Amino acid sequence: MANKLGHKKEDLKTRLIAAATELIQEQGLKGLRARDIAERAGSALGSLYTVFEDLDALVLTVNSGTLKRMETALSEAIAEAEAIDQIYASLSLAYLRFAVSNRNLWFALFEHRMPEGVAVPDWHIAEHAFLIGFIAAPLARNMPNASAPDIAIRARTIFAAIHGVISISLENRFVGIAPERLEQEVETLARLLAKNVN
Amino acid sequence: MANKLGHKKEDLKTRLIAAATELIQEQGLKGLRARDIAERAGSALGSLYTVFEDLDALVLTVNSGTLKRMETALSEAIAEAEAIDQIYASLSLAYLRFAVSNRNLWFALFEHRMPEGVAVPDWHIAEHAFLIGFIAAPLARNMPNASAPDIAIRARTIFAAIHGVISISLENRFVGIAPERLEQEVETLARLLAKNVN
DNA sequence: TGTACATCAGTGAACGCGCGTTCACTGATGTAC
DNA sequence: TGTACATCAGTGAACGCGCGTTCACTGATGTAC
Repeated sequence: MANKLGHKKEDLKTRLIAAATELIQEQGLKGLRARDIAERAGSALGSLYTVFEDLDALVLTVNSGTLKRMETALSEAIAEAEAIDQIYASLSLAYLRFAVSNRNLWFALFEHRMPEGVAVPDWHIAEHAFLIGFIAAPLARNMPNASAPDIAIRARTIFAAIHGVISISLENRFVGIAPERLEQEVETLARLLAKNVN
Repeated sequence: MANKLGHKKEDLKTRLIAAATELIQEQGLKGLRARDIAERAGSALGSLYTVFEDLDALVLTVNSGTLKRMETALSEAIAEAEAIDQIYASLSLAYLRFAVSNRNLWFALFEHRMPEGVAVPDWHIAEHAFLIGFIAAPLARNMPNASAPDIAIRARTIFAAIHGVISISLENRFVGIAPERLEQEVETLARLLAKNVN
């Protein structure tokens, strides 16, 4: 019996990634343990280290998957060419909804730190670029005279503002507000940010 | 020799708080160790536990101090009664400057989590209220017909947007931008948020 | 002023536990003949 | 088809380390006489 827990004979790596993804979403990144991942994947503890360099490498892989799913969700939200305020409203709401329904995986994107002195690999940093890209594209259309760095900076500010509103709510650090009200605040802010383009 | 390292005979508690504050600011909350705090305070490891329940209690005390200093910095920034856009610009820049020059202490305010299942004490949650209060006060003046909860929610959104822009920069998660440019972005956003009051 | 004893703030070596990582081993699968 | 051997993915008990917390002890200070 190779598959001791009766799992399908999916490749070990796939099973480990799936197990880690589920555990992060269920319990948060902070409580993630190599033992639990191996158990859920139906493999021995040591097998994790035959596939990944270490636990951090597995977490980076999970985060890559989350970013890919987020990119899909956002790109679907703005399928048609629209006015910038509508694009920002749609993007922001899609981002909010993705964050709400993938709460702990979304947190893991921002919580995870490499160990002291180890840099996040470039390929993983590059995976975040689409977030700024989605915002910069309509900006560039509306501000044809702005330089590329100026557009990138402004897009970054817009992303950070929306992200800030969403994360302060999902963190429950301050008093919570109703989900519909949060959507309303986010959409209002998105439209305000779009309006200021000039 | 009670004071084995020649430190002044300040009260043990004061020395422990000062040591923890310095260590957090120098090395970040994540690397904070009870041993290092005791060593810097010139006391034995065990003495920490004669003054504080546990390490988390000491961290909460440090965070209280940081919040008090932040409150002072912000209230000084808006000493005179001014128009709301000027108030928001001044508040935001003061917040940014405080965050920059107290980087790791400021991060600790948001990074620190109590252990699984232990709630942050109410007295400490209440200490954050001034942040929203500073923003809500001019809002209430400009929106006399808005309900108190509506004002609180809007103030929270405004705080979160500014906070988001600042924290994304100080985290270095995305490509960094020049300090003056960051000030400019923050001020522009603050004025935009003030303009939308109606 | 001096002696004996009590108190208790402060001490620090040792405990206990969690958990990432290792590595000598195993047993399933493949290869040679 | 059958036997002997080689390979190596996967195993899991054990290692190692970090570090918060404890607790039996100590020595400085206070009190009584």
